[in-house]
Amino acid sequence: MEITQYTRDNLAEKLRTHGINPTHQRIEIAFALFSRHEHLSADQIMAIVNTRHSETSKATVYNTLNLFLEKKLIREVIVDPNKVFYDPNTEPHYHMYDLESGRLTDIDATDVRVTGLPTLPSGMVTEGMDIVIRVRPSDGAH
Amino acid sequence: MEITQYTRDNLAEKLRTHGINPTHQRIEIAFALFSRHEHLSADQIMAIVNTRHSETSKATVYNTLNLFLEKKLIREVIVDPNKVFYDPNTEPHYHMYDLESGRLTDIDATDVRVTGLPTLPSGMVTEGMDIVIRVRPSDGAH
DNA sequence: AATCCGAATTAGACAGAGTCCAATTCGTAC
DNA sequence: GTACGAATTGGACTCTGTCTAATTCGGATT
Repeated sequence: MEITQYTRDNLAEKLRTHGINPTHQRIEIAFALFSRHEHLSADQIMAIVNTRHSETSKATVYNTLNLFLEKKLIREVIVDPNKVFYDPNTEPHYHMYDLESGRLTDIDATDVRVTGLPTLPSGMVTEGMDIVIRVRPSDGAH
Repeated sequence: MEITQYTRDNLAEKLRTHGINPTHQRIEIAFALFSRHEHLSADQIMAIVNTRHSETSKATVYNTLNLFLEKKLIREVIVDPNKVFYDPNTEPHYHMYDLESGRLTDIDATDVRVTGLPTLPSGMVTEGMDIVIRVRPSDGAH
């Protein structure tokens, strides 16, 4: 975490360094994601952005999130069959997913070691490894 | 893999041992999944089942897959934002996902060791750990 | 073999996430 | 202030999956 306090100004700069033209909407969406250090879904992001100044359409939210993904500004986390979560943390890390509440929390990757994986088929390169630990409140009552 | 050759008869028995009433449709769906050792999506399963004898509705396919999941006859694999894959292999194992082709392959878990994971928050139990290695053909051209 | 009855199946309407497209608006350079 | 490409927009559309009320199935009973 290089930056401790995100402002719209330093986010605009961050977008530029990733080759993204920083428009109002893009800055607002980046601000929603980066100022909270949370995993948000597209509709949550749209809700947050639209309570602030500028109104932003659904199409723009999706366009922007896909652009951010493509430019590796954010990551997507696929754990829920219903929706994708967007993760402003691009440092190596894994996730713990609470099946009951749907809450997703980070697991720092620095201490984690995985051994015994097979070698990749030739002609293939790794894009990344995701680890998701699915948890549930132990109290059987649901 | 206890059974090498699946038949509709031994699948009916397998369903019974999992507490599932083996109806025609359920047997056909189980057969589609278990006779191929593949990861299939709901619509692929529906297509397979409906080229054979009995016609089966979309509702039944989803009802049945969710019943199989609940009774732990199969697993679901969530790697693609668009659809869930159903996995007839319930032995511990992980997955490799080819982002280009969408093909999903198993990684045997017996040799894999993961260390350095944090302890679970108290009051939480693990439902399982998923590891997905996302790969892509190394030839950058897509 | 006719009847009964709960369980299973069905068609089709519906819901929600995400995409697409053609029309408009924005913002920068001149 | 005009021009022009880039970004945004509303809304229709697609696709996966769920829901519901009505029907059908199949095993048990007689």
